Amino acid sequence: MSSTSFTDLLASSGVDSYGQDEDFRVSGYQNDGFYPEITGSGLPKFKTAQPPPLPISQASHGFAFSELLDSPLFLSSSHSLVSPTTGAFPYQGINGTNNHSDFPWQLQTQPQPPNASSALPETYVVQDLQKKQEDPVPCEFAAHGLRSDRQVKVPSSMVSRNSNDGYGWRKYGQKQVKKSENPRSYFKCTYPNCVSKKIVETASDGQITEIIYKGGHNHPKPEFTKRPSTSANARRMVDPSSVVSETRDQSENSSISFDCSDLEQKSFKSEYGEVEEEEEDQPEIKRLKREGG
DNA sequence: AAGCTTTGACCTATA
DNA sequence: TTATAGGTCAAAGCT
Repeated sequence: MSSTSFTDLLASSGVDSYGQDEDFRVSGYQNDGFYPEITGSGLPKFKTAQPPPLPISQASHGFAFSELLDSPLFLSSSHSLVSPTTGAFPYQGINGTNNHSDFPWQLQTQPQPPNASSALPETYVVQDLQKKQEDPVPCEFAAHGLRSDRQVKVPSSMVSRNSNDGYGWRKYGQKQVKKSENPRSYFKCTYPNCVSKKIVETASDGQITEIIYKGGHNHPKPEFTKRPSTSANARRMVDPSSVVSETRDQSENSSISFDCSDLEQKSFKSEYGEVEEEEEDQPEIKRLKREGG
């Protein structure tokens, strides 16, 4: 394993950019191993679970966290060339094969009818192997760049509100489905003429248990997501409080996991271009950043 | 006032 | 044909 960055690996897959109808599913982090607790503040507090053996973790020395965060797997990219919502998830391996065994998720391309055209939705299922892991993971392992829990477990407020994947999402429905005990929330991309949708399944405690992306965006990721028009919306769209709270929670649990939150903050800031004013309200972030860097 | 979430009803696909 | 489940619509209320 070289020191190839995760993003490089992803980008090397050579998949197309936006414009393809695809379904992309991120599932996992349910009852087993990794399941967030609700803190006293009502915000999720993440437990860690032992990730599967990850050869890619060897690359942690040359691993760029920012690149990792920019990877689509983090769902929080602002610069990534690929994104689950662009339908460009690099499920192919470096050699063009499905080497997703190297990744902390199992990717399954749901069978399509032989006559299915490229315009038909294709569903990618990404399952977090942590579901199969029950032993806790040392935080330092996670801090080595493959915090798959972090990757998929974007703060629920970010995911369910605006997804923090660079696109604007509007919730248009919620349904309690039989095959899952958790309700599903249905989101549409707010970009004009974009038919991209995503389904977010949340547990009763508000934790996201599954994200399904349906359809690709027919537009590039906006340089700046539509800025909230009201302060109330600003709080909802950006909602740094949840991030910060989570940061605090993690910093309480582990000084290493804090790094992840810090990067998440950075990524989050770049996502929205600027959140200084929010940061003003969260001196904790600055303090932690100074300590961390 | 605009845009969002909520939520029950409705539509559609499937067995 | 009917029942069921999943997905979407749209009115109402909220921020």
